[in-house]
Amino acid sequence: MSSPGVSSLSFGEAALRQRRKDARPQELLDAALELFVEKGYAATRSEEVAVRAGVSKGTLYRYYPSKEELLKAVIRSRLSSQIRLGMLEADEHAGSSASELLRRVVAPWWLRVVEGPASGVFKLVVTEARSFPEIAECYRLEVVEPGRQLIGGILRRGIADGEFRADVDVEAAVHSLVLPMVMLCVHRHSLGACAPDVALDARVFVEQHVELLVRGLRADAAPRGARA
Amino acid sequence: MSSPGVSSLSFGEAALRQRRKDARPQELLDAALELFVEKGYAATRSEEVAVRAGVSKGTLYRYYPSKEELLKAVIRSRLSSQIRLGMLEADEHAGSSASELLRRVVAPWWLRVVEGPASGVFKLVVTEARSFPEIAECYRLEVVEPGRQLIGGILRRGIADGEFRADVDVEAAVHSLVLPMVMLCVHRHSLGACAPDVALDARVFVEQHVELLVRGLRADAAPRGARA
Amino acid sequence: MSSPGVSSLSFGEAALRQRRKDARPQELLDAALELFVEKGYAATRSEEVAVRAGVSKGTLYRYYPSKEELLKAVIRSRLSSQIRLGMLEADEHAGSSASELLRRVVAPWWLRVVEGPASGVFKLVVTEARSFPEIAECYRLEVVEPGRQLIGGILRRGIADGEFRADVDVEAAVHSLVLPMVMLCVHRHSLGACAPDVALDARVFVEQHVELLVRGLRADAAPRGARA
Amino acid sequence: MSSPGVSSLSFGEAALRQRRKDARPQELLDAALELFVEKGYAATRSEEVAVRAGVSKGTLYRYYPSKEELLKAVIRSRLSSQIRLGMLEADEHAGSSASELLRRVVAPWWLRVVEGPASGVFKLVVTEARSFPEIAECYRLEVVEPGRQLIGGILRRGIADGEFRADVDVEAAVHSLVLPMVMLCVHRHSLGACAPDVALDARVFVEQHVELLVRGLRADAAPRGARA
DNA sequence: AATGAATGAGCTTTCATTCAT
DNA sequence: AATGAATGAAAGCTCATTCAT
Repeated sequence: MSSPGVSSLSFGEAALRQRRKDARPQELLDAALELFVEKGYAATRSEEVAVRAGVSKGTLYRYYPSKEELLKAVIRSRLSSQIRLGMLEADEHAGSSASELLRRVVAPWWLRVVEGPASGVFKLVVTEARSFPEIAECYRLEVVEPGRQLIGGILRRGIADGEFRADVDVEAAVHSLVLPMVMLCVHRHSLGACAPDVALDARVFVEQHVELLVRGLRADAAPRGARA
Repeated sequence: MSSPGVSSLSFGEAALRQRRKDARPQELLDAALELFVEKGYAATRSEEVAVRAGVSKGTLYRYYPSKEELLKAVIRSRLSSQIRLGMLEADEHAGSSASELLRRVVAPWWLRVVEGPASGVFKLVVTEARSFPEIAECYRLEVVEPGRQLIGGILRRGIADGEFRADVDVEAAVHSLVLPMVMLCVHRHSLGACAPDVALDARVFVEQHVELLVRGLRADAAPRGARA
Repeated sequence: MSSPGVSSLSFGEAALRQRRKDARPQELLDAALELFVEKGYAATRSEEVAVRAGVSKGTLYRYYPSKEELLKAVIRSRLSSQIRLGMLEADEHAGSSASELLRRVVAPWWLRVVEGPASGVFKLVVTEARSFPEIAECYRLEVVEPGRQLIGGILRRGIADGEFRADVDVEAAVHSLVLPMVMLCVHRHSLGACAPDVALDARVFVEQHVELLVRGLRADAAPRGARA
Repeated sequence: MSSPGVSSLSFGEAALRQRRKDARPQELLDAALELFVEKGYAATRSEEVAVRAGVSKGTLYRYYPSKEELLKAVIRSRLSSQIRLGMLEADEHAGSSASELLRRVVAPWWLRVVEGPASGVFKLVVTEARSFPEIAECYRLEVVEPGRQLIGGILRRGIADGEFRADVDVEAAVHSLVLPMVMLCVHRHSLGACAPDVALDARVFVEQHVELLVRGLRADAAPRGARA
């Protein structure tokens, strides 16, 4: 079988095996993300991850030295990519008004995140950050800060342009925009997964939420307390 | 010590002991809530809960028959109370306009929840609901549905009164209001607990968020897309 | 209630209480015997014993210093009495032939034991002797040896009188008589308690068994191997 | 060690390991039988079983999912085999007289059982049947019923042939034959194991017991009560 | 004297990790 | 490189025993 000089696999099979082998780390990460999000990190057995990725327990340990390292790898691998994409898109629309940026760029980006596989990462970060400070730090660096910069920048430009009211607390407004989206991601993988939420359509919500905030921020809105 | 007619404990000591015994269940629930929120249910050892409540492992099991039942008791005991309070307050202000109700009742109620001990329950529900369907069901019944009714009712009245725009999707708007508050609760006990968020003041956020939404919902706001 | 000089109990109540108190040790032993026989010593919780005896856990320990001592007391208290009774009865029929003694004294005595509460002790001894050498020793001294003496003596007298064959191994014959009776006791509290044995009537069995043995032992029986 | 072409284990070592792995389940059953018989099921720690089988605690659970399943497996694995063997032997001597069958087949079979490792199973069944109804049922099906059929059949044929008295209660006579043998098995692992019974030789007992019963059953024996 | 809350040693079982094959 | 048997630390839970009331 392993006698020298004789390959037991045809060229095609060897290539396939090679391809599979190259894909292993990502397959393991995908399996781990699914399971960690579904059941929580502590309640997921490493063998389950291996089985879902189609390999054996031992093989998992060839790629990741421990369950904890696997978790960190899962988080890291998903965080960076998505964000940078959002930044690029925003740059492309640099000429638009702040309102338009929020409606045309930020809202669609969030909709894609909420409905895509990355949403699980938010739940995972929320549930495990406190036990693994490295995760919190990574998330802060890769997601929170860039996100603040981006959205905060848009809002500040809107204020500077006279489009938005000047008395707005920018930091708080950023959270008004972002927190519900994050919560939507988290929700999709906790309560939303138990009793599939009949009503809420993510597209409708995301669009209306941005719209409501834009209106609320607009300088031409009725002044605070008027007529109420 | 055991001479006839002489109690071996002063009256005060006996009373203290009795008080402590009566308080046990609640002390255990408090300790459990703290730890489950901090470290997650699966990663918390039952002995830790006992120790934090100042008793031994065995005593915990005198009051709750298993770790899982303890978890459910933690959730149940905290959910009902807070919500009913909110409903009552809303009833008291039944004559106010929708905007005023949101600003004067809903916002302060959420602020109290976010800054109080109940906020941990939201994180706990989010993290464990998927593994314990009973928790999800309980939360749905005790929190989600009443909340929807309450806030949804306020919004619908605002629309009926001509105070809010008629083209608003009420369900989505309820989420616009509620999700960030819930996320704030969750956040406080995940990332917020790791790196104490320098900037965000909960009071400022809650008040401004409600204000932005009220403005966005107002019928006298600039029409969608205007001037943008 | 406990004010000096005033008894809180009428004379009758005090007497009742006294009677109950005196009966406690026996009630505890009875409860323990039942439960140890039913579930085994190791699988019986001491609280179960207390509850079945109508007292609390703490009270049990006032009468017996440990579960093990309770077990030993259970065994000891039941062993001595029954045996001595058998010896006495045998003495009363000292004039009878060996066959008659076996039929008129030994068989009825065993029948009473098998059908009475003492049968449980045999199961208990069998199941626990190996873990508690003191029990084995006690049983040996109080039951095995006296029994051997008694039955062995009867058989030897039968042989000496020419009533029984001379080539009988007396020790083995004693066991032929006794072992099935003991097994009957044991059986009653193990398999017999699970699926109530439809068929076997203890009276019929005991009488026929003794009869078969007596016939087999008789000197006038056909010689070994004859005609077979 | 891992240089190409060099196995880190000699062929013999690999084979040994394989053999050991295949033998594990049986080794565990053997260890469990010994210990459960010695100390009782409840008083035996699963780790003890593992250690006696030469493996670790965890390994035991790879082969049997719980202590209770281990117990059932112990019982099941030992019961079936022995019985069927006896049936076969009996069939081979189908032409012999009932007396001869009892002397030549039944007695030797029991002697082998009493002196062999199967005897422990009887004690185990007796001690644990009541707590584990499945064991009782299994024993009934695999041992009691076939045994009754076999011995009962022999006795009935003896009666039909005029070899045995017609007024015998067959069911009771079966028990006269079988119960002492079972009790011998039980005894060997309870009292017999504490104080090695000086006197009783199993061979002598089994042979004489069958002989006494055969004589007692014989139609040519002195009639009941004669001369006594 | 009787109670039952409290304790903690000890048991069953699980699972991350290792390592011989 | 891949496997999965083996390990043993650790966790949930029980229960004999103690002791304040």
